Amino acid sequence: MKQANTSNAVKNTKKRTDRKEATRHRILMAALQLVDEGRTPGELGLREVARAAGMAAPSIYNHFANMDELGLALVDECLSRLRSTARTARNHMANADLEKALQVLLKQFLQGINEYESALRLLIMQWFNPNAEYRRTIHRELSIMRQDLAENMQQAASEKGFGREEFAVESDAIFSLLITFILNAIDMEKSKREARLKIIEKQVLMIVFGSRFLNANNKNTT
Amino acid sequence: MKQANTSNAVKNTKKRTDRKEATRHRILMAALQLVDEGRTPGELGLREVARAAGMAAPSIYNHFANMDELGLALVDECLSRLRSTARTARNHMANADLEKALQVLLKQFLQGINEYESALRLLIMQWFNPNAEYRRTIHRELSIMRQDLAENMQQAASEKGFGREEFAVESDAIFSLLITFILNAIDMEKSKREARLKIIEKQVLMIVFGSRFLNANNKNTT
DNA sequence: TGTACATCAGTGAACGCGCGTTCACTGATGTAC
DNA sequence: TGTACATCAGTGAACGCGCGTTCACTGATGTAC
Repeated sequence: MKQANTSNAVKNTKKRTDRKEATRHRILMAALQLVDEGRTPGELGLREVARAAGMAAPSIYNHFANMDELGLALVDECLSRLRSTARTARNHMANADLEKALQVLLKQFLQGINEYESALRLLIMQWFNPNAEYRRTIHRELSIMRQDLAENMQQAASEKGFGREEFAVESDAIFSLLITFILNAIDMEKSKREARLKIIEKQVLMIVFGSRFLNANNKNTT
Repeated sequence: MKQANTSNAVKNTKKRTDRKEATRHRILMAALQLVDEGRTPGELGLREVARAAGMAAPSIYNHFANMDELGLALVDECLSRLRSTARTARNHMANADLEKALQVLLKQFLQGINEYESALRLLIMQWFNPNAEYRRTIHRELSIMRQDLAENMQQAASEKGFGREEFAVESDAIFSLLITFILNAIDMEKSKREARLKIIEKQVLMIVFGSRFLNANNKNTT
């Protein structure tokens, strides 16, 4: 029965580590909840998080070596949420005519912002955390998202029969517009956001047409 | 001799308030110096600033009601520095052909960033300070700068014989590019900044040409 | 001008507070035989 | 299966620390007459 014993042992061990993992998750969720209720990431204290998670303060140390590790885990959590929604959104691209597609895309973008507002608030406020590790993590992720956007545009364009042009610069500009939109949106009533989005829409079009114009000109001169 | 006495009194009083003002300024300079040396605005403690300014900690309270007031005064100081350089830079606009003018302008922009790096670091890190007062102040100033840029472009364009088009949307887009450039530049070696600036240059051109294209199209359809 | 008084920038010592973290301990859960 | 032992998530109490701020006081500077 050694076999059975071992499998039992494995199963039981899994139960314990599972519970531990669940508790860790509960801590993170409690912290996010606090941010959602208006607390600032930098204001989150060990005890406050522990209380919100329904446990004694020192218990946190069974899951995170120190507060910075908790903070970084929170950032990771937020980033992965955004990542997953960004991934699903990309599939809706590349239909209909440009302006219509853009409208739909930006609308989804705004929905995403409204839905993940607290995650975004957290990321923005940690973007320039004194601890450089935060900055690096967020910076890295931003680069990835930037690149993703470029690839998506590249792909969408090639499906429509456009050539192998450089989309990096163009999509990078659009990305900048989206970033500043988010920065501005954070302290903005939701109704104002829609109006602001209309402006972004025009600006994206400017970039798209301007990019075509420049590319065409370059071809002529070379 | 009442006359003389009074004028003396005024003169002497002025001396005292002058010294006070000077001390206040010394405190702010000491704090900025610390930021320049790599400290984070949020890390600046009362005692640390006092020590750097060469005075006892409680003396600070003769000049600022509390730490937030000091922090906000620092933000104001940084903002007014940027404002004044932005004002002088604007006079150099509106010469030569577009692309040349843009190159010169962006070069100045980069110089400004390198020169006022610590002020920018401070402002960025306070942009999303938990205390909303900081956010409001910086937001307000950003709006003013945005509008300034729009007016400058408007003026430059009208001098070149362009019409009364809407420059708000276009300049707003350019402003967004500049903002994200600054955000990215903060954690970037100076050599990389120049390369990045080249990209911004192209992107600004995209916006300019794209804007012309859209405006022309609108005229045709209306 | 000289004197008596008021102002007030600056100080040293002390305050309470909440922070992150450590520690010895508990008790339920898992492991070995 | 039962028993003896090991692990380890969770706890209550306590730690030192540095923070912003208060307070009574000093002494130079300014004011009034």
